[in-house]
Amino acid sequence: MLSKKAQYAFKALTVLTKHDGNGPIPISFIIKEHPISTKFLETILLELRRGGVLGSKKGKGGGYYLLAPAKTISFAQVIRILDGAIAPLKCVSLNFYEKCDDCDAMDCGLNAIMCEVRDAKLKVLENKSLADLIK
Amino acid sequence: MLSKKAQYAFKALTVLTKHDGNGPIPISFIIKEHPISTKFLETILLELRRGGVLGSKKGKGGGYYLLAPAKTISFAQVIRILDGAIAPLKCVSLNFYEKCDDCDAMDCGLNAIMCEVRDAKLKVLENKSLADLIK
DNA sequence: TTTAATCCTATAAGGATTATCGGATTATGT
DNA sequence: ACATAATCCGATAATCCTTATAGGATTAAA
Repeated sequence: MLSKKAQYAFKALTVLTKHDGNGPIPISFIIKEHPISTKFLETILLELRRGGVLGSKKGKGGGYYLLAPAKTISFAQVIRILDGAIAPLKCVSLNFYEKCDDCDAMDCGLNAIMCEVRDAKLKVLENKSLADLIK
Repeated sequence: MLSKKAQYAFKALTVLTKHDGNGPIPISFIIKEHPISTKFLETILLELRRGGVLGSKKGKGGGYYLLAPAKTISFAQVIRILDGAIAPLKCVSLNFYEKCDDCDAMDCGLNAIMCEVRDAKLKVLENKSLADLIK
C-alpha cells in the first residue's frame, strides 16, 4: 500500500505538473486545491527536492517546480523517494537490497516468485510518468 | 512489502506443503526447521486456519495441514489473509475496497495507474501456488 | 491421568507513520 | 531598511500498526 506521504506527494505533483513552466508554485497554492496539512506537505516536498524530483526557490514569489519534464519523471522514482523499496521483499529489491537472515540457509522458494512480482510492478511504475497523471 | 507475518506464513506453508499428506504437523516440527517464536507462529497459523487455508487437529498427535491441494492455494489468497489488500490503494482494491476521501472530489489520475499495478501483481500472485514454493 | 497439542483473548513492546512546532533562512518589493 | 512571503531544518509529539508474549482453556491420544 502507498503511504499517505506518497499519496499526498502525487496530489502535489499533479498540481505542479498541471502548472509546469509557470514558474515556482508555493505550498499555499497546492493546499488550496488539496486540503492537506501545510507542514506535513512541506516535509514531503522537501523529500522530493532532496530526491532530485523538484527544485525550489526560496523567499517571496518562491515555491516548487519540476526539475525535469513531467514525461521523464516515473512513478517508480517518486515512490522510491517516499516509500522506499518497490519489491515485496528487501532481498529482491534492486535499490534497497538487504540480505535476509536465512536466505542462504535454505534455498528460499519465495525469492523467485517475489522477483516476478517486483518485475511486474516495475514494468508499470517505470513506464508511467507524472504526465500520465493529468490525462 | 510483505509483513513478517506473511513471510513466516510462507515458511510454515513450505513445510506443510513438503509434508502434505503425512497427517497433521505440529508447530514444534515447523519451528525445528525455521527458528521463529512459537507463540507468534501459533497466531499466524490460526489466521491461516480461519482464512480457510489450513485445517487443524487438536490434542496429542495433532497439528496443521493444508485444507486443499497445494496447487490450488494461491499466493494471493495467503497474502490477503495476513496482510490484507494487494492493491496499492484501498480505492482500487477488489477485496478490501474503501472509498478515499476525495476520489470523487477530483478525478484522480492516480486511480487508473494503480489499477494497472494491482492487475500486474495479481497476474503473478493468483497464478502462483504453494506448490511453486518447493520446486 | 499424563502429556502434547491447538485454541483464544488480551496486552505489552517496539517501531513506523503521520503530523506538528518553532524558529532560521532567503528573496522580493516597497 | 523593512515588511512580507516563502522555503528550510531539526526536533518531537501523537497515533497507529506490527511484532511478540503471556496465561491459561480446551482437546485428544497413549
